[in-house]
Amino acid sequence: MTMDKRYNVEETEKKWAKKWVENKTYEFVETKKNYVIDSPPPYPYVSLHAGNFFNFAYQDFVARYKRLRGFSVLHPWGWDCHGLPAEIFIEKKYGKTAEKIGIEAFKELCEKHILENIENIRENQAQVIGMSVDWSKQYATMTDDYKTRVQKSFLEMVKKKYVYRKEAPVSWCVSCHTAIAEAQTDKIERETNFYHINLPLKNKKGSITIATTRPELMPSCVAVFVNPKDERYKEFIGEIVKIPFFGQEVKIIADEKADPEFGTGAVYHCTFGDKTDWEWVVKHKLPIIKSIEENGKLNENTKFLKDLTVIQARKKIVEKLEKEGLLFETKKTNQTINSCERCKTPLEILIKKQWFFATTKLVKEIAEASDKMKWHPSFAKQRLLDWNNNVAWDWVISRQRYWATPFPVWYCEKCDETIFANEKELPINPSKKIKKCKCGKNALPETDVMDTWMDSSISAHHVSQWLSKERKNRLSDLRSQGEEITKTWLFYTIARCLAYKKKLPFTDVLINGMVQGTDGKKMAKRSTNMILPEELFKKYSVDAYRQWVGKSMPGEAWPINPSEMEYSQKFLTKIWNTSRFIEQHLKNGKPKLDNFADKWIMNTYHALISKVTKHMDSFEWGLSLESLRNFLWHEFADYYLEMIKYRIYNNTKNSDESKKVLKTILSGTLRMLSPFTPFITEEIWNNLYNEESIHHQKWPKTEDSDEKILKQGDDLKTFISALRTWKTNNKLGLGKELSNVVIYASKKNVEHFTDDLKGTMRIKELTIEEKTAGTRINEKFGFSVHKV
RNA sequence: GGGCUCGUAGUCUAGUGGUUAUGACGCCGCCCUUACAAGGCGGAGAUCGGCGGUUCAAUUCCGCCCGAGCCCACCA
Repeated sequence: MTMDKRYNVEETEKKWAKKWVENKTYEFVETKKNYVIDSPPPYPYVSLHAGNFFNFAYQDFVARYKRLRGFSVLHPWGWDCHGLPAEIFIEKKYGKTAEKIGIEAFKELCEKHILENIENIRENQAQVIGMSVDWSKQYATMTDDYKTRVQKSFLEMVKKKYVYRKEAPVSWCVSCHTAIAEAQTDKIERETNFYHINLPLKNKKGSITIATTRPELMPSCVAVFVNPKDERYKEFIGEIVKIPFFGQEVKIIADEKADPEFGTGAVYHCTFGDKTDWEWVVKHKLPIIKSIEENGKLNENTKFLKDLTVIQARKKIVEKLEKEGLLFETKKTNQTINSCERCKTPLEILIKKQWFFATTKLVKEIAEASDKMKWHPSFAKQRLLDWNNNVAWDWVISRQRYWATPFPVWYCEKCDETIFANEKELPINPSKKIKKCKCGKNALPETDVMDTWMDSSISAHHVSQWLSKERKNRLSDLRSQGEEITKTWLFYTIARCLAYKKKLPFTDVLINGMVQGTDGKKMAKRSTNMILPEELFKKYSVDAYRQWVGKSMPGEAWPINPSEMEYSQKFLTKIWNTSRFIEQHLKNGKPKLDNFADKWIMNTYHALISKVTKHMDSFEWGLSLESLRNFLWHEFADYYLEMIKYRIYNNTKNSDESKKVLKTILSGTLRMLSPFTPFITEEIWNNLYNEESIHHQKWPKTEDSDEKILKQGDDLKTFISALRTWKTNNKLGLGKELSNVVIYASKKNVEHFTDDLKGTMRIKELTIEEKTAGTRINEKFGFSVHKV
């Protein structure tokens, strides 16, 4: 087959994306040398975003590289189906909620939508970018086998006491009606009123002025705190305050955490304003007075505020305080509050019975595990450790929602006994099965469901099922993910696998940075810097997009760069044309290296293999791709091809050897490029070598390169460059013949390449003189053109 | 406020304790040389963020400062 004059990008990329799937090119066949990738299962209810594609390219670089290095690569694909974001999406799209149409009907709707969308995303997005995935190893977290695995691990961890249920403060979204994990909270900054309120002392005259943004929590006040070093309040410590309207008598307590600089320096402590409040409850053994209910309204403890929302209650109590003359001052202040990541409603802290995963118990183990892993880049580890060391509360794993994996649990309506499902019953929806307690009474199903991260944090365990035997110390080899989910997916996975299996989930962690817009800011859906990857595939090509990703380094923020993609696109043309040239001069066999140019380029090529191999092994994409491109374009094409044309066109001495060199180097370079640009390399391979897929070939072997020859090659290039400059300055075409040229150099430095220089620069007669004269090039060399 | 990363021609970027600091885009000039004008060749363009320190020698190592990005904490 003769290669077309132009590379038809669109057609070729479409063709191979389809063929690879049809031919099962990336099928996993287990051998002794397996490489397992724990890849991030994307959300299948919406289209993939720029961050997904960036990460996909990262995984795929590794998968393809390891395959060439002789590993059987298990590169599966998962879909992370459950969760609140999915519910919100479905509610909006179909205008139906679980409350309106019933939980089961709503779940069916979710499942139907997701099934349809999975097909769509796989064909139109995932396969388009050429993921080298074994599509028979596809999993979805909503299927029975996955849910079984999640429930089984839950039961196991209950046994091992890593999972427990207790009353504890949780961040609660009154709008989504669910507890929210720390990781799923958002900060919003807003201006609010800072109320300075006088609280009268019980046993003394006078009052203490506290500052609060939450006056409506006054019915829940159980203490007042001041800093022990605060001179203003020294005499108040130990005094009793009588709370207006509600009548509690609370103590004034000294605690370091009360900041003298903030507000009035005196804080009234309520159930619950913030995290410090919980610490104080525990430390000072304070009572709890609930005042806010799940729906966000105040309860009977709040007397005249009952049934009001937080906002309404605040207004009412402020009015009352003003009337009674207890409101000392109202100031504006800027405040950052925790809000629900999805609906932005400010979160309340409530006391609830929830299921918890004991992440705080695992802090040490997680740190030790992270020491056993190789981190790319190394600073990514610090991010995880920072988070690990700062986790204050255990992970709340229950959600008061619907579309998620159910807890396989019932509670006795009488004796409060917890009843767990048998392993054989899994997966189970407790609402669909009646259980009896051993006391004979009925048991009620748990209606809470699991946090979605409970599903995805055992992905490493799930993918390990495709190995005939689970490995001893680790479940998979590589985790490739974005830095933004360090504190969730990465942290939870390590914690879960340690708690459940006492195994490392993986040994290598590859972190990709954030995709930025052309403005250097994080690319966000709602921001104007948003560019869809699909637009880039269309405007440039997938291979160009993948090169843009390939130019990045692990952990680095990476801005969309159109000029980089244009360059990448041109590089594809360069590969294509270089290959077309070689196609005309194909010659098989191992070259015999008599000619200097041949020796030089082969040595350069060997140095390249070593360099690229080293970089690929440490996932340094940018350096690998850079070296490959520079070699192919600026050494191989710009110099070597020009150096040998005179021989292969005239069929002179050694021309066949050069042709063998051409084929050898192109073949190896294509293979090394194939992880980055799988489409064009496959197409050329198919045209030129007509063998099996390039993606089933072997990575080129590293061989020693001779430093001396590389240096001599530089000298030859120096002469070529100098003569090119001379021709340009004298307005001569580069093809113009020069009849007589003298070069000044010591003979031993140049004699090995004079034939190459003559041929490349079309010099008829070339003489060497030891004495430096004529146009000086550098310390060693000079030249003069005597006759054109 | 804390942590991490980064700062190299107009723009993006490689790299290094020691010759003339890499490559690309853009700009200028020459050339349709039988792979390629989506190209080739050549040229101009950088006090390597600033200030100190270590050193015979710093763009490179250290400290401080300034600027950018991301993450965390910003509370009553």
